[in-house]
Amino acid sequence: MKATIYDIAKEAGVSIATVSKVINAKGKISQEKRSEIIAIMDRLNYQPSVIASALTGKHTYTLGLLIPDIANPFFAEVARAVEQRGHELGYSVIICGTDNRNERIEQYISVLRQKQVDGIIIGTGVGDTSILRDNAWSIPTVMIGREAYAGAKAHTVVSDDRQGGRDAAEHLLGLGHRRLAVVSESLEISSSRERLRGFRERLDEQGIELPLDHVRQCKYRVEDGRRQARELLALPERPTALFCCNDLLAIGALQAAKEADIAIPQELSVVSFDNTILASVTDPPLTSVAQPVEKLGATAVELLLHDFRERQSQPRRAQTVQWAQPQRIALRTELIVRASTAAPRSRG
Amino acid sequence: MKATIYDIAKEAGVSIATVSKVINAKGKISQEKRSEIIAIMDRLNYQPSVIASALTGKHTYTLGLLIPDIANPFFAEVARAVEQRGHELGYSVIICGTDNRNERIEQYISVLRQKQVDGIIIGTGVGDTSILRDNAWSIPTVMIGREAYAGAKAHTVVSDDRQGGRDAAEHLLGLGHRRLAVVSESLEISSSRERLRGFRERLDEQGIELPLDHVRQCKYRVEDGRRQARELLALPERPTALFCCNDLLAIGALQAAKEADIAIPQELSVVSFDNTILASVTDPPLTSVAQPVEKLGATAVELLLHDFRERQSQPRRAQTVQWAQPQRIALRTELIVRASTAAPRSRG
DNA sequence: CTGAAAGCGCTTACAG
DNA sequence: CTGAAAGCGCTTACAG
Repeated sequence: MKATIYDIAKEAGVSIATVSKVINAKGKISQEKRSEIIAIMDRLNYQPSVIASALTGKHTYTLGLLIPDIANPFFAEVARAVEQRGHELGYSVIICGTDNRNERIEQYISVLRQKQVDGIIIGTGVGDTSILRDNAWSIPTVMIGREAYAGAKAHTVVSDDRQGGRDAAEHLLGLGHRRLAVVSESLEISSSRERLRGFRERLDEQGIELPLDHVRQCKYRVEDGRRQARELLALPERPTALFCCNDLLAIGALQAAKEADIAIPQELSVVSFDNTILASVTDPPLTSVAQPVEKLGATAVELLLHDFRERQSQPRRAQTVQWAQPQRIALRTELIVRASTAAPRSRG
Repeated sequence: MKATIYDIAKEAGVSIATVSKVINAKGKISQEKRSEIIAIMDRLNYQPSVIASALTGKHTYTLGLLIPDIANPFFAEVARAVEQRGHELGYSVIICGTDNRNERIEQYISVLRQKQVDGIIIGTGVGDTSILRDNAWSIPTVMIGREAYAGAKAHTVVSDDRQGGRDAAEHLLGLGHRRLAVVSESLEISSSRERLRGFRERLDEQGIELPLDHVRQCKYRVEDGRRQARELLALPERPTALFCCNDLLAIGALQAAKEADIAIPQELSVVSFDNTILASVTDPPLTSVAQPVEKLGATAVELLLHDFRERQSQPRRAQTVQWAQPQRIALRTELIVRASTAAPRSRG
């Protein structure tokens, strides 16, 4: 059987309290005893049970990560970043693929509660905000890539989507484009809204119009992007540039252009968002607004840890849990220019 | 404070044993009491603590998944499949990105042990097999996409890589190719070895030669594939078809061909392996041998669960844990034909 | 059908 | 510097 703290204590001729203290580097233990106990733990290949220690009210050293789809390259990268930083800081992460379905989100949050995770990172859309609002569970939470809902006691880490949208517009305007269109994921998602807002804002400043029917909303898949782009490219006054709110949609646009025999970037420029591995792999490779995924994930984890510390310093059985002031952090994006954008071909 | 089993018991005027029984649907409880207790649990929003119940020797309902890189599309898909099937069956999964580094693998396995996961799924290369061999931890384990090491008490679920290799060869031969080359990940990885073996086997049967210098080994990244392909394409008797052992390498090959101004598929055919989202997104889209990822993941989870059951039926404190007979399951691959392959252009 | 009691492997005041 | 004891929230024989 696996060695327990009792085995170690007996072997060392001390109490389990003493062993516990050396495990946690707490209290004062004579150097002599300490090293002896450590030697014994090594010899017996002792690993303290996280389960037992969690039951005593300590941490589980486990985080929950809710994302719509792990196989979506963007979220896969987010997951990697979170997992990596978590591991560095001693935390494991449980992944939860929600498919953006409310019932799944509820299930997962309930499971995470039962498993007493120390914190939750939410990168998924939450339609019914009440799930989060009545945060009766009081598990530290941070939203990643999405805005927290009004009243939610959660931190937020996002990319500066608005600035990203502005940069995309700036790039296209700089190349000389004037007839622009947008393919976006649902505008109910805060990040999409912000990207569009920034984009439009910059156009406005230049007095360039973005007609309503030049802004298309759809789901996030390649197929959706293709369909919308196809329609946009069939417009009488065909746009010379497309801003797609994520790489998947941009790929759809590339495909639609190919079908219609429209050369990229000569006849159509495409700017994308996210800069996942996909952007570098298409032909031509996509100019894309890069999100600082690495930093996004790391920051989310760090905000959570910060919360834990705040709480630890509070009386154990406090009636009301004091929350750290919810923070909101927006990280700079970066425009990566590749071959899908160029000056518009002068007509005539 | 969160409700505990004591709160429920008190409220219902019964013992905690009774409550425990209704939670676990064990023993006989009068219908009346049962519904009353359930009502109270609902009202108090009671969620049993997985931690506490795990400490009593039950399951943690958590699985560990070791993969080299979550952001690699293939492994992202594996992770999704595992997570999905796990969730259906009531298990959460902790992801561990090992980067194929032995020290990380050891760390992770140690953490998973401390957290008492019910099972481990290993999709990562394990250089030093001793980590697995002295499976002192005796956690049910299944290898996914990799062969178990001799003596390891682990199940195995793989794609039928050899047949996949054969199919790739068959396709190319059928199109009329005779000068073939291979870009593969390290042949120390069992799956790469098998793919190559199947490929070569089929060529042999047709009396077609595959010269040694036409088989290149490298890492798994796009950049690596590009470099190897570049060399192959510079060979005096340039091959008319390339078999790349994964999508990333194939993308590298596409890029190398483009650089060298070699048209695909007219002047060079490329067959890939894995059929991740990447294969459908390149230009031209890649003909690729699809692994049944969904099934792969689901099967891995199911093998694990099967193990749990076997064990449960054993006396609690048995000195030696009886293992279920290690199983090995190979799943059929499927060749997906896209636009990167065609008959070789007749020369002259 | 129901409950009292021991035990899972730890941590944490509290005494000494 | 060290230890006895209570407690974390459950489950499981065992008795009734």
